[in-house]
Amino acid sequence: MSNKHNAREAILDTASRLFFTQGYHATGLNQIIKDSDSPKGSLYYYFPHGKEELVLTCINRTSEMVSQNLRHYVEGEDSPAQAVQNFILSMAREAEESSFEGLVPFSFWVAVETSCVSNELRTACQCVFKDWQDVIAQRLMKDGMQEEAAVGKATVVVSLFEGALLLALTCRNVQPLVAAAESIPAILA
Amino acid sequence: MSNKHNAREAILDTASRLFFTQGYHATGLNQIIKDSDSPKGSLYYYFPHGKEELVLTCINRTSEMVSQNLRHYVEGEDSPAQAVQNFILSMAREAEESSFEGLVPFSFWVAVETSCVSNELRTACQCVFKDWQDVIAQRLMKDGMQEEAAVGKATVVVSLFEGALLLALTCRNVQPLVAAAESIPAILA
DNA sequence: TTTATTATGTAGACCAATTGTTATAAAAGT
DNA sequence: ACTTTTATAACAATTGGTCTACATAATAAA
Repeated sequence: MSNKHNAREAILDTASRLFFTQGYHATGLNQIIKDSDSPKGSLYYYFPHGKEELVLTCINRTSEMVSQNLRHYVEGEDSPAQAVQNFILSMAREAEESSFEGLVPFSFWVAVETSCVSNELRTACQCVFKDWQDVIAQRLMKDGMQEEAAVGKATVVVSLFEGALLLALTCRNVQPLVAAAESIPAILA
Repeated sequence: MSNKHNAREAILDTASRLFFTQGYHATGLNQIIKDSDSPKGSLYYYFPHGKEELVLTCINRTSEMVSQNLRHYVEGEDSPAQAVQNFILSMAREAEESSFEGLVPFSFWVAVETSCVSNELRTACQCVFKDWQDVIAQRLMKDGMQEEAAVGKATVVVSLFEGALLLALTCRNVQPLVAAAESIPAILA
């Protein structure tokens, strides 16, 4: 699992990175196989349905990473507001360190792009957002918030986070993320 | 100006619609010229630098529309919170009426996509967000808010709005927009 | 007023390059 | 021997872009 090339994993890693930074249509299969040093034969061996199956796998794989990471913050000792703030600020830190090229896999603007490709992809992207919201909503409810309010606030948090990422990536500046983090307490109050 | 075909305007209208719903790379020039009933010769006559010049024109054109529409709401009689709420809810209404295909030109996720294409495009997209924020920040300052706070809150509002659009488009559901509107008073307080 | 001349657009065939995809055969690993 | 994986070559389709021929309209010269 270490020194062997392991084409499948290499392809998935590279494809995820490229899809989530450049976009679905902007990323060609040729670039993926070249960047991952994997042969094209392997790509269609592991993903017989081609590009769409590949991006679907990337999305699902990413979805789990996202849930896990978010849970790490939200299910800790801190208050919900503190936890979400820390999560967003850790993204801002990561963004700066990687010169706005490593926000993968949290900038999910590619969801809208792939939603136009097929219904299967749209459903998968919906689930990602849903999982994300659930983690936050569950925590809010555990703190005594009514379900309806918790779901609403969780949606707002996810929307704000995604939007702030959108602006941060476009402007190459963490300010939107910092401002978003600062406004979290007011939102969750 | 009415019965004559006016290829330039037809191309811009169609291109804007397609770029902002499908994305930059997903929209081919052939589709644009077919949907707008304009010949390819005209496209390169009016936009000699091709696709990039075309999308740049679409973005700038849209930028002005956005500023104008937002100003209409924000510079009215209502309180800032009321104004922004009305603006977002009007988007939600428009989204439902058009079955989530007419959110153009407010869903600006295409900004991240085009930002990868060239620095010129990234700068243009930055300006769009900047204008948008300025309209809100100016209004907040007129109501007595400190500049620093006003700019921060304006950024949050724009981020939240863009993120809510992202979720709404992906889930084909206005709930994120409604939830965003509801949280505006708490954010601007 | 008629005739030339020059812009202004239109129309679409055509191009090289690249897209995603398939087929087939050679290896490698067990 | 047999499955798994790799390595290419070729595929049709489409991409953004170029090119030339053509029509129309405006202006100038006769």
